[in-house]
Amino acid sequence: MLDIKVLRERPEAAKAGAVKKHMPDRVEAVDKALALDAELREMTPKLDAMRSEQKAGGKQIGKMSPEEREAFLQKQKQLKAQLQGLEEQERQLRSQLLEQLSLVPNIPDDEVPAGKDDAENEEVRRVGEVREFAFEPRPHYEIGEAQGWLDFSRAAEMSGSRNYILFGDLALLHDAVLRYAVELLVDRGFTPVDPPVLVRDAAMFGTGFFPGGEEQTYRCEKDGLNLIGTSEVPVTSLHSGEILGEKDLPKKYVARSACFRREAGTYGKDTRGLYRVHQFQKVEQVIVDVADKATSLDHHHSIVQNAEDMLQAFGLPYRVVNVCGGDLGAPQAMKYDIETWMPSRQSYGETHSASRFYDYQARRLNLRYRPEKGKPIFCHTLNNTVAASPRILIPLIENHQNADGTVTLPEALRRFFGGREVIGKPVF
RNA sequence: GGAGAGGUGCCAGAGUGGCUGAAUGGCCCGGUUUCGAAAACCGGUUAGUGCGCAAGUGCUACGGGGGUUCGAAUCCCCCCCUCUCCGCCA
Repeated sequence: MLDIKVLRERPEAAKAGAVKKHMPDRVEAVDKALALDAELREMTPKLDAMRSEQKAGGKQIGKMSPEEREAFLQKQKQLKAQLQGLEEQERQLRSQLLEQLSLVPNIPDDEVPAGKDDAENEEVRRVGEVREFAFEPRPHYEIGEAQGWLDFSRAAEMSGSRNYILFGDLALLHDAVLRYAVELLVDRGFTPVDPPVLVRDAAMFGTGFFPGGEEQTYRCEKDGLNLIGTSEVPVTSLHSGEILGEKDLPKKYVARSACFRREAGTYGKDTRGLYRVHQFQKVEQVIVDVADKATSLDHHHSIVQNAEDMLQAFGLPYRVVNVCGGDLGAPQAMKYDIETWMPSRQSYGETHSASRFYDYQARRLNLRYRPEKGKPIFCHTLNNTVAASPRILIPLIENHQNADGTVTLPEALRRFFGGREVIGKPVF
């Protein structure tokens, strides 16, 4: 959520932000919020004065003679009736204001490129050589099924489309990657977290997924709980409502959790293989930071670097893109995606997503810290994927496949396999 | 799932209709004292928001939301959370 002061001072910037994000329906929320705000600001002093009068009157009443009191009570009752009406109005205005204000997207930074969708994301850098195969490389699902590592048909039978079952060495690889990711971040001073995967609406709202992301979310209506699509939700919400000490910041967390996404509206998109699935495991890095833009930028780059270091350790070619306005979510101010080379797609596919929010989430979460001197202020928040699996298994299998269908493990992962260098049997 | 207890400021903990934005103690900050320190003593110390150059001052908030009342931390209703006992269970 933006500070209402930002809307008052720079309404055009807020509207331009919504336009840049290709959210035309949210542009009007700016004007609506401002109108409600103006109405509230006009009525508040009047209300305050009335309440003040009523309170003062109430205090005198005990000292009055019975006759005086009778007349006075009549007056107070009138005042009260007026007040009740106005207070009801005030309540409505406040909740409407909150509703509109929470629809206003975060303002994208100037460095965010213009564009409609991911096709217009801007490449920042490319790292690693794309391998030239001496044979025709196979897609991961062909290798996986031939090896007995992957079963989509039984998964579909049990759980519907976009589900999968991992077996054997691929199940081990899945776990190895996640463990590697956690260990890497713990080494770098991040606190490991195993968070809830079921959360209340408040956490979804606070991190900016609601309103807007309801269709993407599995919901347990009976309990009013939502299955998280990323542990960003519970981990960023961890200190919601708190006032942290400045010396406790930044808080750096690395969480591993299951993630669930309905993938509504993606019928026919990425239907084969492990790319787009309803359930996956993800290791996520989250930083709760001081409210300083330079620090935010700095930490943003460092969490991108963490992910890059892992990809390099896995010997995977990738590129970093600066996500364009239209591909940015409402809460983000700027986002880098990392896309890893996937031979079966003949392209780089998104494997990581690193966002910075400034205080947009913190404001919704009421997440503050007390600076050395002065009033509490809203924190900045940041997050990035470290590893999302099984998606990351696609480049791992496909880039490191051999002609006979076996897969050579990158050095960094061999320790999880008792030193083995290759997984799978010759199947082709 | 059943029964009960409770949620007050940074922390502990009073407060059961007006004099309480909130006793008392602790933490922290400033000062007095001291060669210095500790102790002691004095003072300050919740957040949000409006007005004001400022000093200051109005309003709101005692888990959240409604209600009763001239007046609510205190009474009523709904929700959330914590704890105890019983039952069930990974």
